[in-house]
Amino acid sequence: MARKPLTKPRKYASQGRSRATVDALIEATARILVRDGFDKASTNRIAEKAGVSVGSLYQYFPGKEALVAAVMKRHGEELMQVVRDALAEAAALPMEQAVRALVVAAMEAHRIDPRLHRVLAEQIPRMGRLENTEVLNGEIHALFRAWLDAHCDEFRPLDLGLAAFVCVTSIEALTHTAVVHHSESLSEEAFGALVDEATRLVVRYLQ
Amino acid sequence: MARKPLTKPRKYASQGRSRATVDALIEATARILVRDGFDKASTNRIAEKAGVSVGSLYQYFPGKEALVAAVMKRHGEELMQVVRDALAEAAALPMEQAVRALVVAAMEAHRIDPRLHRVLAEQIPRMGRLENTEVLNGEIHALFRAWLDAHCDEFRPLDLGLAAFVCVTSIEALTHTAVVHHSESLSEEAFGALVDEATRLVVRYLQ
Amino acid sequence: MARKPLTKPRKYASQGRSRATVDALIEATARILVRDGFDKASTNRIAEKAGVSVGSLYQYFPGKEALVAAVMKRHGEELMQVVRDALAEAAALPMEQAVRALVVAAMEAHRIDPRLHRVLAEQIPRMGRLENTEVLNGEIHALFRAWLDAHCDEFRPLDLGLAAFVCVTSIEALTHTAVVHHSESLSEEAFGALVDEATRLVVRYLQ
Amino acid sequence: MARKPLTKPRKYASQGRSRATVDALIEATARILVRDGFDKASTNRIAEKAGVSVGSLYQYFPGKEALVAAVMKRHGEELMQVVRDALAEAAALPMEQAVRALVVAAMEAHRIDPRLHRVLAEQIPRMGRLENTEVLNGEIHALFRAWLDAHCDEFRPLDLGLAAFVCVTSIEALTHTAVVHHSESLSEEAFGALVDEATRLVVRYLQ
DNA sequence: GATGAATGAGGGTTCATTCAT
DNA sequence: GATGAATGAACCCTCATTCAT
Repeated sequence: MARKPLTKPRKYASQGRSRATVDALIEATARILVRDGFDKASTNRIAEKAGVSVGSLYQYFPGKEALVAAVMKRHGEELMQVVRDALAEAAALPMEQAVRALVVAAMEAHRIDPRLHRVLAEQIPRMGRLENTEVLNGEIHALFRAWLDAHCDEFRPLDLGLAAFVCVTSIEALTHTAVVHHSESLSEEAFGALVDEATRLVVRYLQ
Repeated sequence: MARKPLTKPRKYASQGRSRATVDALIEATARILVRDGFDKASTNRIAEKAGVSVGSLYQYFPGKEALVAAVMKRHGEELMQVVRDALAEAAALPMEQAVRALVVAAMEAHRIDPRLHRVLAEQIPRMGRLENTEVLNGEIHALFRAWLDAHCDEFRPLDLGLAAFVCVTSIEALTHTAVVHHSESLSEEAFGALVDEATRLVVRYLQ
Repeated sequence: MARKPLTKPRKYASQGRSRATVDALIEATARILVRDGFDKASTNRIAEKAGVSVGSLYQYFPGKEALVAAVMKRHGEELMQVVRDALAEAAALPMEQAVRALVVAAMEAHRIDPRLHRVLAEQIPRMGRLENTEVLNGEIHALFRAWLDAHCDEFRPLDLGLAAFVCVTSIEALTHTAVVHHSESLSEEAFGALVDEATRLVVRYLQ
Repeated sequence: MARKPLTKPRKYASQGRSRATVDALIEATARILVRDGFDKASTNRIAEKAGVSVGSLYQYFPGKEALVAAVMKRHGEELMQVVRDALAEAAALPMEQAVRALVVAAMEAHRIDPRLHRVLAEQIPRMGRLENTEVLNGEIHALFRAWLDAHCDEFRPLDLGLAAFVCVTSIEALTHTAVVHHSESLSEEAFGALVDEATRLVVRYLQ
């Protein structure tokens, strides 16, 4: 029996007061993560910022990691919604436009909250197997792979798994790096140019 | 007045014993980082593993961060050597082979010490602007850009900076993800296939 | 003004539901005390195990100590019943058989619930003068003394108080140590032999 | 690998400064144990009373229990010295005087520091197998048994182990209860009378 | 230079108790 | 009466860093 692999909330509070407390805690965690980084996000500080006592924090979360996991989950769901929508639209578009739509979606997903995204991305590896993150990642690969499969007659012969890995990883890296590390130095046009290039990268790779 | 922007060794020890102490400390840090992760790497532990007293540690490094920075620097230099060599060779090769050589070099660079690479990669962001890392990153971009420039007549018209960003970021992401996150599940053949794909990705993008 | 000398139930609940709640709480406390020890017996845990809310717990008991005191009282009453019965019987027996009956009774009293007895015995001192315990102890001494008094013509001249102290303390210690600390390593025969020895100890002392 | 069964000092400090710190900590622990009881003896409080930082406490002891164990060890050694000396003397005395000497020794042992003895006695059971205590207890039984063995021709036929248990347990209980629980209400004469009675109890039992 | 004992702020966590609903 | 969310003082413990020797 592992001593503390707990990254799940203790209660799935759904009634008013509880729910508000939980939300305040998650929100506070996200804010502190953004403002001060993971290391400064102590349970006491989070509780204080949430306007709640430490005791309440521990009533709902078994520790700091669970809070960060909750933030990740929340953020991940927002991300996935963007990505899912984009892939749904992409189904009906001609290939190049479809790819472009995906790239744009990836960019938008990163732009939902770039600072938070960054901190979370950096902490994921340190948090001992976040199933949630892996699930999302897996879902993206699966969705993209399905899209490839549906359009495979438009491409050269592909190893779908490998191609999905190459495309998803590249798009992710390009949009992530641009948004997370160069947001301040890039103009809107530069982002536009990057979308063009990323699209070309993927399209030509698949052809 | 910044409280702790100190990430540089206190002395550029070059005489025998000092140098040995410094090396032992860096080595111990690297080993603990790999074995136990950043959080478990306390200065006392590092000093002990290095066979040195904490006091001595602080004689050569202003703090824990400086030690990690030193490890990063050392690792970064090894990385850069591989990359530099590859780019030097690439200069004389026909384009596709050149790109392949670069991809292989990136893979090799990540494989020098994947566990260490991973820990360092994860810690970089937490360590307030490591000039060193950014310099190396900058050098890679510059080198690649120079290579692009030298071969620009073989490509379509390119924005060199943007193209370098796209290529370097993609190659980095693909090799990093493969080596750091999937080393255990990928066969040699799979790595070979990935090299092929990454090469194709870049070559077709540039044409 | 003493801060927490409260070891008495808040209500002498006698109506059905209340009484059931109180009983459930005492029972839960006893069980947790036995299973997990005093330190793990938190009020929340007790309430939960009793199938009651913490709030209700505090409606009937002013605090944790009061619960333990209630358990002690309940256990003490069971003990005393055994002892009283034995002394009542002993009145009619010839001296040696009477002593033996008392020793056996002491043994049985300790065996009612040895694990609980042990935990309680260990906790008594930490609970600031439990009148109850002292009362019981006093009663035992008084009863025994009365018995001595009634049979004093069969003994050498005695300081009754002192003799009662010596006998009661010795019998208590022998049976307590045997049952509480050596139950697992002693056979039934060994217990029988111990009864013989304790009886001899007391009889010869009194003669 | 048990997580915290550590009741041993971390370092057997013997040089000046360290030794002084360790002593101060043990002394402070003993004093707090006496003044406030086990539950109030927090590591921070002990450190403070010892005029030392918590950090230092943890440099030498892995936790509160180790400190208490150290106090027990120190106290136990004092006790044993008294008991050993008495038994050594007793070897040369006629039986009744020998028993009396032992009873007196037991009394003196309890009187070394009755308040401390009491707290320790109460805490022993809660501290998960204190080898030290059991060893001492075992030594006392062994010594007494050896004495019985050496004088067995003066007694009725005995099961030596059982007889040692009966005698040691009784003497211990009588002296312990008298000293620890009734010190304030008993005069010197009363103690003298008790010694007489305890001696008689044991002597007549053995004859 | 080297040593390592000492420091103490600060982090994680629990639990007896209260009180609005 | 009953509930259980909320509280927060108090605990245990770690570790970067200093400084007398």
